[in-house]
Amino acid sequence: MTIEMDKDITNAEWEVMRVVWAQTEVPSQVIIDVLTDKRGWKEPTIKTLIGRLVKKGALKTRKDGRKFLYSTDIKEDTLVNETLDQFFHNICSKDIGKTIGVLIDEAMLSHDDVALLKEKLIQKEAVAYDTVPCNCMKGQCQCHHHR
Amino acid sequence: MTIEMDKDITNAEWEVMRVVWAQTEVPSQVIIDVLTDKRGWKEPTIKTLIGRLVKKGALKTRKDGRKFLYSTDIKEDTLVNETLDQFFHNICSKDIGKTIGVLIDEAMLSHDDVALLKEKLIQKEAVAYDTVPCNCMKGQCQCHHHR
DNA sequence: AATTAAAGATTACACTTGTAAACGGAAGTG
DNA sequence: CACTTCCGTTTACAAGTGTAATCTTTAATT
Repeated sequence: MTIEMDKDITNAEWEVMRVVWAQTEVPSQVIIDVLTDKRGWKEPTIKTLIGRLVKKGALKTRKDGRKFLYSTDIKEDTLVNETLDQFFHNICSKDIGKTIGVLIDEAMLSHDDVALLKEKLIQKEAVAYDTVPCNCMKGQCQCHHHR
Repeated sequence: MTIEMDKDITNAEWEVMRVVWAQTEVPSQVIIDVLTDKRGWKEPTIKTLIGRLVKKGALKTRKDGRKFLYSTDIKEDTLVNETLDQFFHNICSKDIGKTIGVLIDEAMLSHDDVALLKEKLIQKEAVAYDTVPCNCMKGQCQCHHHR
C-alpha cells in the first residue's frame, strides 16, 4: 500500500508540507502565519499552494465548522527518501559512495547518528561489492572509457 | 572562484550535462545520439536543451569548422553536492543523520566505499554533537513541540 | 557556382510554478 | 436581518520546462 500522489511536490509546496508535517492537523491560518513569516509570501500565495496540494492529493481536508483542517497521509521521511532516490538516478552508481561521503562531511551529526551510521556500514560490509557496477547509459559516464 | 551559473539545471538538462561530463568536448551529434537512444527525444528537443544550457552559461562552445564542440566548467560532483545541499534545507537538521542512514541502506557500495565512509565517521566523531540543534522555523518541525 | 545537407537559431505550444489579486459564500456580530 | 469578516475558490500572469517543428545559415559536394 503506497500513497499515490498525482505529481511531485515543488519547492514552494514543500514549505507548506513541512508545516503540516509539524502538526497533525492544521488550519490554513497556521500555515499562512508560518510562511508569511518565514518566506514573506502573501496570504493568497499560500492559499494557492494549499489548494494545489489538495488538488494533487498531497493534503487531505476535514471540515471544522466554517474552515478546513489540513493533514496528509504522506510521510515526510518517505517523501524525502523518494526524492533523494530519484535524484540519485542522475549519478553513476559508482559515485554514490563518494557522494554520501560528502554528505557526511558536511552534515551536523550527533554521536547517536554517528553510531547509527557506523552500525549500518558494518551491516553493509557483508553485502559490499568489490566493484560497484556502473549503471549509466553508454555516453553518460566515464566508466565506459576505460573498458 | 566559483563558477556562477544563471539558473538551476532542470531534469531534462541534467541528461545533457551528463553526456558532456562523460567527455571533455562533444559535438551536438554525440549528445543527440546518446539521448535519442536513452530517452527517445527528438533531435530538435535535444538541440533546445543544449541551447538553453549554453544560454544559461552551463555549457561553453568552441567552434570546430561548421559545428560547435560543447564543454563545461561546472564540475559534476560540485553540482551534485550543491543540489543535495539545497534539498537538505527542506529537512530538519536533526534528521539529516537518519536520512543519510537510509541512503546508505539503499546504496550499492564497494568495500572501498564502506571503508571511506567509516573513515569519515571516525573523523566526524570528534566533532559530533550530543544533540544536533534544530534549524527549523517554529511551526515547521516537531522539535519545537517538546520544549 | 549551384545544390545539398548538416547544424545552430527561431518559433511554438501546452503545462507547471511562483506569486498574487479578486470573488463568493457562510458564519458571526450588532 | 443587515453587515462584516474569514476562508476557500477562481482568475491572472509572467517565467520556466518538456517537447518539438520549421527556418536559416553555411560548409561540403557535384
